[in-house]
Amino acid sequence: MIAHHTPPSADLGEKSPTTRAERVRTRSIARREAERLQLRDTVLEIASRQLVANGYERFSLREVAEEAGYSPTALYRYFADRDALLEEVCQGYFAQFGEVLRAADRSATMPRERLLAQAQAYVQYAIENPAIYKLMFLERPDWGMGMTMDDVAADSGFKVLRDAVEALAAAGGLGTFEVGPASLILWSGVHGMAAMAVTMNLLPPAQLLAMTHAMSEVVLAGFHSP
Amino acid sequence: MIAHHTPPSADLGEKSPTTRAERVRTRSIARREAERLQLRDTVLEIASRQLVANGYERFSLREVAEEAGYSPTALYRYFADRDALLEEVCQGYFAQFGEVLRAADRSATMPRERLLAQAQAYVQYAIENPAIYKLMFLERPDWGMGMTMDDVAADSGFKVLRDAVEALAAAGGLGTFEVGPASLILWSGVHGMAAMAVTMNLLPPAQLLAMTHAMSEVVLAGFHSP
DNA sequence: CCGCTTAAGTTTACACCGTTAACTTAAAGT
DNA sequence: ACTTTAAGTTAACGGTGTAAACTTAAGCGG
Repeated sequence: MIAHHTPPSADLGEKSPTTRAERVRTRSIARREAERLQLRDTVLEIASRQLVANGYERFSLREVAEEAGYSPTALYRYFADRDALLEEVCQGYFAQFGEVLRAADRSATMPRERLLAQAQAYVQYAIENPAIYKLMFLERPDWGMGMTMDDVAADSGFKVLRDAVEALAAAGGLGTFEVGPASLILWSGVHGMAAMAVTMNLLPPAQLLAMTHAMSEVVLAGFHSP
Repeated sequence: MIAHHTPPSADLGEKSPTTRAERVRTRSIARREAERLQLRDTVLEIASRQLVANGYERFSLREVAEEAGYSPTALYRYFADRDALLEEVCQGYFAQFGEVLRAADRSATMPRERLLAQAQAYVQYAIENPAIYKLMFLERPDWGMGMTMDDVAADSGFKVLRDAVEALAAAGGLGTFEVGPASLILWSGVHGMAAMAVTMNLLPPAQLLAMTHAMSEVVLAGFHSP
């Protein structure tokens, strides 16, 4: 579902100054490492599914272990604790979410339309992945996005948004507003809509998206005015 | 801390066609009922404090019982389960929150200023009562506010907001917008800011309130435009 | 005053949860 | 062949919410 990192498997190519036993040994540890990583990934996948199905609160390590066919404590060889496992799942989704936003951004050229597309994609992602959005932005916002810095400045999660807002500013669409505050205002509106979408079902998805569009336009319109 | 309802204690006033034994009997049941309600209220108070201190997730029925001096299961005579207890606590805070918003609304006369004051008070309440706001609007939004209806129409929680927006509309401050969508857009922005305040600490309270003000003005400004 | 009923509260028990420590088992290294 | 090390299991601890059985006390009618 999500491509969890499968990083540098030790390069097994050279052969010249080694004996056969040595080659078999290096391959052996490489194979075991691969198995280890593969198991890690299947556990992450199971955890991912159960997280989507049950949500953060009811997510159970024991249940994951059961589905994976291990005793509960076996997972502790691969993850420090329940939250470490979930955090890793979460990071995968954060990457996916970022990609969705970036794709939406690329779907338009005018700064204004880029922002509208981003807002739409943002809320749509929240609607389609409520458990994930809740976990990422409401329950454990300390994971994934570098949210601990006191300014929204060099934030990776907001970079797409900021870039588009900067483009808008360059085109004179911000009035007297700075890029930072303008970005935060936009995000606040979208986040409010997304939070509403994932925690209560006030409106059906279609209307939710329509409201998101209307809100984005209102905010953008409100930027240039004394 | 919060006035939990202490409703109709059986009226104990009439005396004429009763014997002494009967009078003592009715008073006795009244007294026991009062004791019962009083105990209920102290439990609610303890639960309220622990909720504020620990948040929804770590709120423990057993811990409440311990502080109240009862065995865990004793509370089941007064509340159906953990969530019923918390829901009642929550309702008290919902009333308080509504009163705060109403007070803010009364602090100004112009519709525009009424809305700005409400937004400010809203986010400030969230900042000052993070655990409460989280519970009411993020974790258990199904309690307290009649959020299950598909339209924001006759909603008690939003009534203050809607009234002010209607006043603004009457003063011609909404452009072509309807009252419903405009209210939801405003609330979405404020809710987004509040959610950000209670789940992550991106900005210090003062800046958070400043951003709230700026956002409210942007949205209000954005309302009248083609 | 004496049984009977009923409410309040406690004890016990069950099924979960996350996590630690001790143990087993099998494979790798030397 | 012996030793070390990794993987995994079992047992256990303290915690949670909750249901059922039991105890205790008070109210009530005779």
